[in-house]
Amino acid sequence: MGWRRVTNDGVRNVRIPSVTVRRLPVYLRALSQLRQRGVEIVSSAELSRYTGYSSEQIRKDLAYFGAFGTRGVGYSAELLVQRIRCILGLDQPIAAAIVGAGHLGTALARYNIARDRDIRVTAIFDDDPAKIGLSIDGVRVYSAGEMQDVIRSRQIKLAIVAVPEGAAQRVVDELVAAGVRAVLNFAPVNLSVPDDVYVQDIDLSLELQSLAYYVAGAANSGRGGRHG
Amino acid sequence: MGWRRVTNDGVRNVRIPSVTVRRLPVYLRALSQLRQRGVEIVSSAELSRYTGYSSEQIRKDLAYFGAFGTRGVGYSAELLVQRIRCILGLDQPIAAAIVGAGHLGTALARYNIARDRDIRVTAIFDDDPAKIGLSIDGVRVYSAGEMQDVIRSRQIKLAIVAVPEGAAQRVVDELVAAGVRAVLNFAPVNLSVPDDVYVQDIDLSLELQSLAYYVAGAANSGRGGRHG
DNA sequence: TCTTGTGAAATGCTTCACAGCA
DNA sequence: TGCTGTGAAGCATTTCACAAGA
Repeated sequence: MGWRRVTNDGVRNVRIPSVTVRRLPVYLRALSQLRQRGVEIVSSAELSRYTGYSSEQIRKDLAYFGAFGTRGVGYSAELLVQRIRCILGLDQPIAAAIVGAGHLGTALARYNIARDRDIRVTAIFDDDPAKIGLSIDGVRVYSAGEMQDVIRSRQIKLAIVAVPEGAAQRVVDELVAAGVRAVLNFAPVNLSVPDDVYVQDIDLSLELQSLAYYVAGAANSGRGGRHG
Repeated sequence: MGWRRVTNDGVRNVRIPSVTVRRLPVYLRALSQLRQRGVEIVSSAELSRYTGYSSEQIRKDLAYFGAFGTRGVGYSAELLVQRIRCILGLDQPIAAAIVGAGHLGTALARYNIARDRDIRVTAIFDDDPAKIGLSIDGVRVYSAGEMQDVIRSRQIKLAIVAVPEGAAQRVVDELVAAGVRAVLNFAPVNLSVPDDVYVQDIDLSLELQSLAYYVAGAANSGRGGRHG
């Protein structure tokens, strides 16, 4: 499925499976926990325990970007964090926008702002006049009409779409026109975007419905539940 | 990765890829849209247009459960909806619980209740005394102490975990002890559960961080953004 | 001796290509 | 003729097994 050439950090020139990219933040979190406990050198076996991924897989994922471990010893936790943050582009702050200040959009704003230091939500957009001008945890809600200007002037490249399904495609078209490159989409629709824009869908209804399958088939040989 | 034997609806006795299970709700949604437009017979090509999946893939997914199309014609939309709903266990109502009545839990409660007829949230749990006894869109918030009793007595098998990371493992242990079989987990931790319990993680920080990769690598040959 | 890094094998999933049937 | 259903082929990803090296 998804691939991407590594040119970013110049280590190699191979294509990276998208599944690997999706695991990198998991490693980052495990490393941060380990470092808080004073760990400085970490093995792939230790990371495996923290993440649930196999040690071989972890080594293979990391090796895509170069050899930054020491044989017989392990990885420097600090170096590894630096490298992964660099690979993901988290070494410089990223501005994001949320479109839709309903229940979900508001919850996401508060949630994100509390958690993420690297990715900051700096603007929220909504078309409800009653909400425009409000501040959600210090971030201002702008009108839909201001969206393109604000996105462009702040060079926001990452957007979270939490609008009703009927509005989503129009919103995404505007976002893309204003320069957004990656979208986290909560609207239950199949958005169409240019090839060079990346959309990650999170569809809560679909997730719940597929879980129903596993509820019903209780007697079966299902996999234990890690990282579905 | 994940497999599951079909015994549910008795059509066959093959193992179903978990990716197929995750696509079934997408087909359901497309079918519902098509039926609203008066479509009664639908081809895999038409479903492909609505879902973004290839027609071969759709045919293969459906064929896992038996042959319910007609060669040269297509699938009966009504029959297909019935069959998929049955396969997923959505032919009878499913009671779900939300644990955690913070911003996210509350947003999920309102979101779910608005959207999903088959899967109904019938209880919310929280340990904040100020919230206990409240009603969120008509669903009562119970204390953490009542959780196991309520889950057991209502035979709730599906739970949504939206508690802080420090509480998540304890909550899940309790849920599993009370009979929950499938969990949608929003807490940023690697939960451990018995093999016969299914956990689907949705981790907003991780999603955002992996999106950062695609924002940075803007000049590259990324895949177009469907169904990442 | 220990753990990384990595070809090779195995597995899982998708796409191809076409037989089968209305 | 047209569209489903399905083996076979082709990819993508994971796991195995072990050489390399501190």
